[in-house]
Amino acid sequence: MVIHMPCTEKVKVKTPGGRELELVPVKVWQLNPRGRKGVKIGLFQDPGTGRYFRTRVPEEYPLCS
DNA sequence: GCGATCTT
DNA sequence: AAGATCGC
Repeated sequence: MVIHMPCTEKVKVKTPGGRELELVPVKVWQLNPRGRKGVKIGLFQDPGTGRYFRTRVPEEYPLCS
């Protein structure tokens, strides 16, 4: 059973176009190689272009979708 | 290169 | 199927 916590909190992100925006991620997951720490990755949509992009989110940001 | 995930 | 994400 999979519980999806909705993504609500905004994140300060750098868009591919180089703009600093506060966006709510579409989804956040953990990306961890075995035995290592890894990072949290967020999937975002650039409101200007409509294109999706991924970027690191802070460790304290909750997993969500 | 590894890791998950989704868009392209 | 590849690319892109970050840090180790």
